[in-house]
Amino acid sequence: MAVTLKEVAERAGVSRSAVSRTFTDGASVSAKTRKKVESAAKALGYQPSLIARSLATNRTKLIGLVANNYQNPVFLDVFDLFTKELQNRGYRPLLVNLTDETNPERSLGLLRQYSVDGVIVATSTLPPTFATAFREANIPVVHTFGKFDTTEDNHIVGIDNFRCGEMAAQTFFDRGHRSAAVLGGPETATSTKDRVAGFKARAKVLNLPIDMVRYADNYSYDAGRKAMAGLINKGNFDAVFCGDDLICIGAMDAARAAGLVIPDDIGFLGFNNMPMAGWAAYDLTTIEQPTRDIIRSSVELITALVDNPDRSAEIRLFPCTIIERSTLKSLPFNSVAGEPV
Amino acid sequence: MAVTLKEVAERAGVSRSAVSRTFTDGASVSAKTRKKVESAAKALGYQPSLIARSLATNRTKLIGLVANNYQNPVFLDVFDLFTKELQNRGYRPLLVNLTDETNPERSLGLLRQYSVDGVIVATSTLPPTFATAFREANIPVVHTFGKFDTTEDNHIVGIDNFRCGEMAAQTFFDRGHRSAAVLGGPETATSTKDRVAGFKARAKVLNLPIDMVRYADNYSYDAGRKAMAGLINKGNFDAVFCGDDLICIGAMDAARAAGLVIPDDIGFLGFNNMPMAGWAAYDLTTIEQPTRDIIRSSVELITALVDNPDRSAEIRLFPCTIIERSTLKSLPFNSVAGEPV
DNA sequence: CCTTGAACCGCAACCGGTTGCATTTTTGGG
DNA sequence: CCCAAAAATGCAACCGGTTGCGGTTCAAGG
Repeated sequence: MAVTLKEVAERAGVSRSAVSRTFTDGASVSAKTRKKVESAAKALGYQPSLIARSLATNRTKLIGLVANNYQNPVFLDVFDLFTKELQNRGYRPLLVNLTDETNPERSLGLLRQYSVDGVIVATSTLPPTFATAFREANIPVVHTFGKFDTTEDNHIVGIDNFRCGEMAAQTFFDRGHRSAAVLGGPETATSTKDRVAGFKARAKVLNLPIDMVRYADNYSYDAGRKAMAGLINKGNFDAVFCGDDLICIGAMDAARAAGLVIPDDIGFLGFNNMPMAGWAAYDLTTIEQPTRDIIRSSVELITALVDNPDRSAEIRLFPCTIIERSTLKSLPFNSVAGEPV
Repeated sequence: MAVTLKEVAERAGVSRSAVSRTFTDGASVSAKTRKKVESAAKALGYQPSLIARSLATNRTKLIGLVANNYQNPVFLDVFDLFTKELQNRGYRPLLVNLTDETNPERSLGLLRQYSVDGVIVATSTLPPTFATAFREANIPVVHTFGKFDTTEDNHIVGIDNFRCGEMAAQTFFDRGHRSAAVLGGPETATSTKDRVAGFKARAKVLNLPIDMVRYADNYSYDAGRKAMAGLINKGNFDAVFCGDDLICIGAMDAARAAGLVIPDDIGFLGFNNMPMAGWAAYDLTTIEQPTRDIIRSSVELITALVDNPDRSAEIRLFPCTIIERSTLKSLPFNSVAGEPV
């Protein structure tokens, strides 16, 4: 059906090798035959088959992208950028949807069948086991949004969640909130654990009491709303640190439904700075992680690893920043951000 | 690196063909050799290479998924379901991100290189040219969310946008709104054109004046907000039909910022029924298209086409429904929905 | 014009599977 | 127990490329 090397070779009156070489750069072909081949190829509409090529070269130019959270709006950015960046570098993404799966075997199998050149595991809710499984199968892998863990030999690109938790506690304190609740994402996610740990650590230093720690079942409006409904009137706190903007927005609606005024009765701090956080009805103060930079860096790293699989495990951490909006009390004008008042 | 057929064959003491046959179903192998092969394969951790297989069978089990709107939340559902459904049927999705591209050549090239078995073009903002290009290259293709057009020979799965436009006008009328504006999605999208046309047609029948038609640049909150800001006080209308929930939510915020009360001063009707439409702060009445069914159907169709490429062009249309919330005036209790009062 | 080295080219083997065909083995009926 | 048909097996060619190697062509220098 499709035009092959052989047909082009015949039409151009050269050997198959010659055709192959004009299509692989760095190979030695004279200007004359190159021209002959190219015009023959054009005439026939020839395009080399990457499948066949990869059989010979052992390179598929395919990068596996495994994710398990297809419902979270931040993943729009993730998919958009991953595909674009890979495309720009001559790679193509092969998606694996791991929603509701817990063991690495299946995804490993799926991707090995296609001999992907590398894998990006993009999630904060999967254990390092996944990345490790790929590594042990000799497939280069980077764990994006993963827990950085100097005991595992995996490449990690993401943020310091512990640090973000600290930042949240400090921010509450600076803004004059005096007791806090945490409404984390799924309890098993490493990102949740680290943020909560960081929050607690800094809160202790600041003498900021933490009245409640709850976990939402997943990153969703409904989960946040429900969890918050269960928190109201159950404790004594004037600010909530949420695991995610969606959860936070749900929580805000629960608070409002209970007649609470934001931020005077209760403050909210989200995470991720999704577009919705900026919507007028919520105007959510939130912590932003530089998703786009993280992804660009991940793609850069995985492609580098494909060419040089033996690089030693690298951890790339990006800074998070507070996006000031209106769901926390405003800074007293004579205090300094970051310094206890 | 990876274990090959040959090694398994040697260890099992059989021919390569025997091994191949135990891994292709429907082939004739005795129970005895099958057992030998299977245990050898297990011992070595063998997995057939789909790349090599596809070279011989001319089937890659890869389906291209081309999309150009990675910023729209409905695409979370799209990606989630496409990947899952394909996975379940033994196919794998190869993504192409067409954001900012307008001609089909590049995506065709990208996917032909990998000899995908079929392609799903999932967008309402690309012309039929794309689907046609694939068809002419003899690659089975279904255009999901595409314009149904009986003059083109493409397979289409989606909705009747004209009908949806009519439904919107009828709904406005039924709810007692007496003059309307349209705030469509991108003007060039076929879906926009059809909905506007349907809306106008039905409005004419009902004698519902349409005071304004505007188009947002893209499906986003900001675009909706800006467009709406430009509409306020410029005309005389008491309800707005938006091209998308995001646009609509942006428009609502613009209206509220101008001091208008929803739905008494102005009503809003969205499109898509995204999760955010249900958020308490917006509680948006909207038209839902059965995205999940559309996608399931698309996957089913494309896989059927792979096995039988000569099926004649099929158009599969799904019904849309109004999701009642609170952004339109409520139905007078003695009138009947769908019937002019 | 001859020599020499570099650039170019084609042959043939190979990547890891599949499959038609001929051959061998098995099965079952008489 | 024999024989024919059916089932299982192996051989070898093929899918569409790449690439090491040896031979040929070419340009430059003597």
